Amino acid sequence: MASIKDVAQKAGVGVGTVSRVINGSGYVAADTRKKIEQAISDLEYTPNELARNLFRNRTGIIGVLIPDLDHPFFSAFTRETEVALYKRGYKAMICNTVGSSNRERDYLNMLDRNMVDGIITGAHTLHWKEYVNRKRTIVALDQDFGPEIPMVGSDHAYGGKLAAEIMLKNNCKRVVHITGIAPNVAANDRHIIFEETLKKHGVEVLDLTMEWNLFDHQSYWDAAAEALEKYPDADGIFAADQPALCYMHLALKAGKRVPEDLKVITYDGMDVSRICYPEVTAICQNVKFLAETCAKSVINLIEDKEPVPHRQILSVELRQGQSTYPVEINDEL
Amino acid sequence: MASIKDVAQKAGVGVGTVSRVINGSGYVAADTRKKIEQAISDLEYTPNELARNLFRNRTGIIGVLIPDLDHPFFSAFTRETEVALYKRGYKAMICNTVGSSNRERDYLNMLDRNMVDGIITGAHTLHWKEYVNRKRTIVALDQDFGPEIPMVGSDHAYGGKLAAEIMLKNNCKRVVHITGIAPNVAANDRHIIFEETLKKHGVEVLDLTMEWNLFDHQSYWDAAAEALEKYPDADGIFAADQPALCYMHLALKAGKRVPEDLKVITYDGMDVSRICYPEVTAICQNVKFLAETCAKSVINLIEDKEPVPHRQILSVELRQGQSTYPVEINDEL
DNA sequence: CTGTTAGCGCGTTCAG
DNA sequence: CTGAACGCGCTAACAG
Repeated sequence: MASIKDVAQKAGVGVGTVSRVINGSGYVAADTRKKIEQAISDLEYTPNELARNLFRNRTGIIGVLIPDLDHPFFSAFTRETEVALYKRGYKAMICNTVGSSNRERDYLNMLDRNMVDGIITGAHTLHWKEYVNRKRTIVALDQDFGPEIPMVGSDHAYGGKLAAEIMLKNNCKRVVHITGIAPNVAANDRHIIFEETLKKHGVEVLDLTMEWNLFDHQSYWDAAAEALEKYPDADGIFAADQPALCYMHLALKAGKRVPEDLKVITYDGMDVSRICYPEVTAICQNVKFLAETCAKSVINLIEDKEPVPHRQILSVELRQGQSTYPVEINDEL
Repeated sequence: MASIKDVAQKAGVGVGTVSRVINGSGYVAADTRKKIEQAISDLEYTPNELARNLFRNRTGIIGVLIPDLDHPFFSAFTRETEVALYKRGYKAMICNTVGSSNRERDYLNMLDRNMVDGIITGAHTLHWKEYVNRKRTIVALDQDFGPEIPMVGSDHAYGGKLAAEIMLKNNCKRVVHITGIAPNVAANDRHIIFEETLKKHGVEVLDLTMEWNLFDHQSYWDAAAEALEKYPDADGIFAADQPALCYMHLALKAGKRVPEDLKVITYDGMDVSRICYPEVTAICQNVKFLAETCAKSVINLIEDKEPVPHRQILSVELRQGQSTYPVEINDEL
């Protein structure tokens, strides 16, 4: 491991001068530069980032905290986040909290230990208070951690309303609704509006709450099976991609026809919701835009360039598939 | 940001002593310790990891390079890798190479710049030669980069044989086979054996090669549509989860029945292959074991504890679904 | 048992 | 235009 000192020695100059050519800072005579560049390539010198980090007190790493990478929404989000960060010269360190508050806290602590310059968090096992009282370089996905911490999220309220409108126009009368997100998460808005709108129009909503923080596949199957057994005569289902698709799978297996006997609307609209047959109607979050907004925001916080709004809410989009009959949306409800 | 010096000053001792209590190294009198601990908590002191990193010349970070996080196999792999690394005190920095050799090279360079202590790579845009001539702290997933770099992979040859055996016992005569992995990847073994075995028994194999490095969803649909159009009378399909499921989707849409008219076997066997209806028969890789093996190996390389085998090949497992008729496997082909 | 000191490798003054 | 010297925060060796 050649160091800057070796380069200086080999080129017969001082370390300061070498530093200057590496960073392109300050003036340096053309032939001195030549000599140094030669020495650098001879020694295959690469600057030690660790020393730079110490000096600058920054690492260029952003921690990305999510409940579980093996979940289509979060893996897509993480992917897009990494791309967005990379474009701006940052790298992503990831943490699956997998429901463990210790892991979440552990990664959060890296902020204080200067291991990461900032954090984007979509995890929610910790109480929000643990997030405040820190350097303010945290951006929350879909969660309100109070006025200190900017949040980025989707317009879930509108998403819930859209889903309700389609159920209504498809003449559903008894609709299963699987919920199961952490208590203080913005995504809950969709549940509230969805139920409210349907009930207002005399539609029965059959609720099933999944334990939150369960992101493993089996729990989706369990929830779906329970719902199917509990409400065998339901004519509609609204849930996140995975529980909804599990439900559809079991319903098809039980001989129900989609959309004739059962209307299915899923939330998130990831790839998995297109690949199943029939393709389902979905309320889609704009994952890429969410990720870019998070990345941009946390970097603005770090570099203190542009101010970051406290709430940034992005639109959701309806994708009509074959699991409901096509309807015209006019937002008149 | 309080530093160790502040703590020493506040406690009225030298920095060395503070360092000793923080690291639990060497002797320190009980009451001196008390004073120091008090000062630490008063100042809310946390050691600056950057300085430690510089001293130790290590970061505790492992780079995880994969083609695309938004792919069920790789997101599951990355998830398990992060968990396995964390358990051993390491953190994961991720890189989607998204088919760009520049990005791959960029992250690879972090090894030289000491930003990461080691690398696990499942990416394959770079020529293998770029991987050699480096510190030997690289582990390759499913790729042979020569004798210098240990590899971890699945027994794809057996996987291909299993798939062929099922096709044969299901009396298939014309089987579509979608391939499309990078040239030097071990996963290709399955393709070779699959075709070989079928042809030996007089079954026609209808090949379709996808451009490798395409991990976006659309390319799966395109490949599936092309195959369906080109070989409308095929009675079997073998491909990775996603292209196979796209194919099944389109076939169902076109009125084919599964498994009556079409047998489907997918490779990888991720969650997505269970959620579609009917559940498909799949050759499953043991993602968790793969990840743990990679994590353990790269750490052994770094810490130079146990020797790391050059090739570690893990078993694949058959999961029979409803997309083929159940068969008894006896490995007699 | 404890304080002092010399690096770790680099970037930046600040005189020359 | 350039070299020497200092400091980033911490650890380990070494006297006391």
